[in-house]
Amino acid sequence: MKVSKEQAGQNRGALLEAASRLYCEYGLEGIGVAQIAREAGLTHGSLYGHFESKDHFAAEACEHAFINGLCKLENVEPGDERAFTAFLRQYLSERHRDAPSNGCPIAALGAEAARKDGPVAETMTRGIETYVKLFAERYAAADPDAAASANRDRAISTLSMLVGGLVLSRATALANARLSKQVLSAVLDGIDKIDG
Amino acid sequence: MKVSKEQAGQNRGALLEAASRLYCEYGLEGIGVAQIAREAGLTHGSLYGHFESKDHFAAEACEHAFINGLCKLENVEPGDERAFTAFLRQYLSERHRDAPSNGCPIAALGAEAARKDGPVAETMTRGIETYVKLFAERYAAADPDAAASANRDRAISTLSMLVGGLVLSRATALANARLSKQVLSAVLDGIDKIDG
DNA sequence: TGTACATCAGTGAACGCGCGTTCACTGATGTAC
DNA sequence: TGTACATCAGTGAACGCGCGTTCACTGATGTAC
Repeated sequence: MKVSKEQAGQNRGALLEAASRLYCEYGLEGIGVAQIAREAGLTHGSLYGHFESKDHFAAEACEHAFINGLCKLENVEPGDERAFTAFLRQYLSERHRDAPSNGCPIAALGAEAARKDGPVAETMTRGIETYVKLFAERYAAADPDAAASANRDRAISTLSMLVGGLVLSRATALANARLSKQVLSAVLDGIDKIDG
Repeated sequence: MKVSKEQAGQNRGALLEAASRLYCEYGLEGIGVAQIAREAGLTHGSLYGHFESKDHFAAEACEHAFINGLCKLENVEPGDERAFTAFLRQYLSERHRDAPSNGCPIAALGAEAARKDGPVAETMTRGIETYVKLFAERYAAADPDAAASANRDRAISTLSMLVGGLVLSRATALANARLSKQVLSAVLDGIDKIDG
């Protein structure tokens, strides 16, 4: 049955919300549209009224995950060392490692997105660009004399360590808990060293 | 029909060979056992004579991918700076980025393996441990006075940057070729900075 | 404000398809005599 | 060395299942009068 425009908008949002969580937790190929719709309190048929295809839906869900993840970071004023450090600690925490559903979509879905060539890959690329830019701005504010390209390179190195570290920590969490924790702390120290 | 024991062994090897390539290229959930068996010149039924289940098969395929990938690295004598640098350059090359099927299984499958809890996760963990140890040994040989824990931490940081950098570079390759290349060079520079 | 009705968001059965896995069968291998 | 036959690696049809997608239908919304 038809629902109000407001309700329809909320339903659309609920679909994206559920999808961004479930995709980050189970992977783009690890969960189906029917289960996502059920989680959002709808049936799978309704999904195709809001989105063109699973791929377009997944791309928007991915964007949703980026926006959620960046909420934490966007509040970080460029040059606010304390808040930036807090973000790094949060990123490399056991909490983030154990809750991919609310976490960074690059670490959760980056490798899978790299195998796609549609809207998901584009959204992932834009998300990565955003992170790099935010990091570089922060470096620029901390050291106004540094070259822009050097800041960008540092931003890329830092983001690579964060993403790689989280992937390694998650991959080893079950079979070698000690190594998994060590990855988190070693990478945090490693970034401190680059960032001075 | 029955085949000779030697032929059966070769068939088993061909299955693992095909699987390690196809899994790294398409992901653990992106390719089916039937296609893998076909690529190896067999039918899917024969697979269950050699392996207990898809998960056990995937784990052995993953191990195969590690062994292949490590061939390049194991020849690196601890302390041989030139060979180690060559390995880093190879890891962060466009060639490696564009050919995941013959490449590092951590970058290709790490995030997916982190969602599993069976033999695949265990094999991935052991592979990561091996990389960390090899890197740490190399640091120990280069600077005999350095503390073992510091070497291990550096090894973890370096591996995180490699894996994260490759994931970022692959994820951005299609939609932003310039950024994708920049990731490779920035991470290579970043590692040079840590490694002094 | 009240009524009649067109609109359209959501439903759920149905589609073809590929998945992992099983198993009766085939026929070459390799052993026993 | 030659023959008879048990073994067993590989085959391919069949299984139930979940996937993404479609579409005739439902019935509340919201508009026109």
